Amino acid sequence: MLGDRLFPPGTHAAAAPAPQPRIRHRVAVLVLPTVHAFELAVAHEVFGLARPEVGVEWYDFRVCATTGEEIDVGGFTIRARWGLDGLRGAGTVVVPAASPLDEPPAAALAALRAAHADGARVVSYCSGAFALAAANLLDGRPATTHWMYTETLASRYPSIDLHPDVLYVDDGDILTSAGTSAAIDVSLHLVRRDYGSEVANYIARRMVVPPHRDGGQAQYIDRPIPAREGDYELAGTLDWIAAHLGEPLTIEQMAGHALMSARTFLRRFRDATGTTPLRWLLLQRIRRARELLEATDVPIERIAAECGFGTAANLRTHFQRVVATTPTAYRRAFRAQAGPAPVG
DNA sequence: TAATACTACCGCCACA
DNA sequence: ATTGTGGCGGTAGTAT
Repeated sequence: MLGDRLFPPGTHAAAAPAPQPRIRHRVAVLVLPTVHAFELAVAHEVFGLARPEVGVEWYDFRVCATTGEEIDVGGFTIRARWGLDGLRGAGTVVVPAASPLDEPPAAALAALRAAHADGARVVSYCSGAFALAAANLLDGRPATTHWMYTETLASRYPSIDLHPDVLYVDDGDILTSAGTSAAIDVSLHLVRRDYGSEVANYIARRMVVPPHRDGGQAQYIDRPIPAREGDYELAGTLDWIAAHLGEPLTIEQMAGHALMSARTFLRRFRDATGTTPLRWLLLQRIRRARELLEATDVPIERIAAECGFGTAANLRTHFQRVVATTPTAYRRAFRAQAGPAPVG
């Protein structure tokens, strides 16, 4: 079931330090005839570029199409090096956006189903969700897509549990994402699942993507920072909060820093981030805890204190709820997968 | 595990 | 008239 995944799906992260075959994790992109160039490029940027400086064995990246012919993407053409057989052995199959009007070729849908049955996790960007739905991979599953397409997708495939308001949905072996930038977010989310926060943050920095954008919840990631004006007003305060995670923070203090009343701060915070201060703060603290668990041998007790949880019991409660495992199991599973932490 | 005390959140509304 | 603010109080959530 795990195939050659380097890291098991989110909710099962605690289980299965199963013996891993030493195959490079293969990411195959399924290029449909009406593929959108940008999303295809996102997959290439995150998974396809050589990253020797990261110091881990990077992905084996393949671009696979139903045809060996040139595909016109508007002003220029692409030709995939692989056919559908390139999906074989993939740990991850990415389906970038394509026109939702065209039914994908039957062969492509069959290849998608086969890959999934073979244990690959399947990821869609934007309208790529239509291909997953057409392959019956989304039946009864939580999923999302670009907001322009949610109604169409819902009416065409009523059994999908659609979540229009999230950046992306991680349902373990099926991941779907919303608009263009969410494709980047879900991709970095996968990198973190595979290689840990440090590597994912590094890639994000290289791509100059804001670091706030991955939430870190096991199942649903609400939009942490949408691109809306007004972001900048709170940005300074968000940074300040992130820099003081270890201290107990109240709404009054945060509002004070933002020079607002608590009531207004609450409202503005929700407008800007789509969530509440405490929830956001909690996710930042969990994120910091994960980094420390992955990269250091600092005892749980001290991680709890440094991340603002106070006691280890408190950290465990929240960690369990958000990451769906215990801190110790997380550290153990991560070390088993990733080997000793890099120095620095 | 239960009880307690505290805080966050948000609808409502008066007011700028 | 429209829009944003912030105090109040009930409920839900969190900490010990």
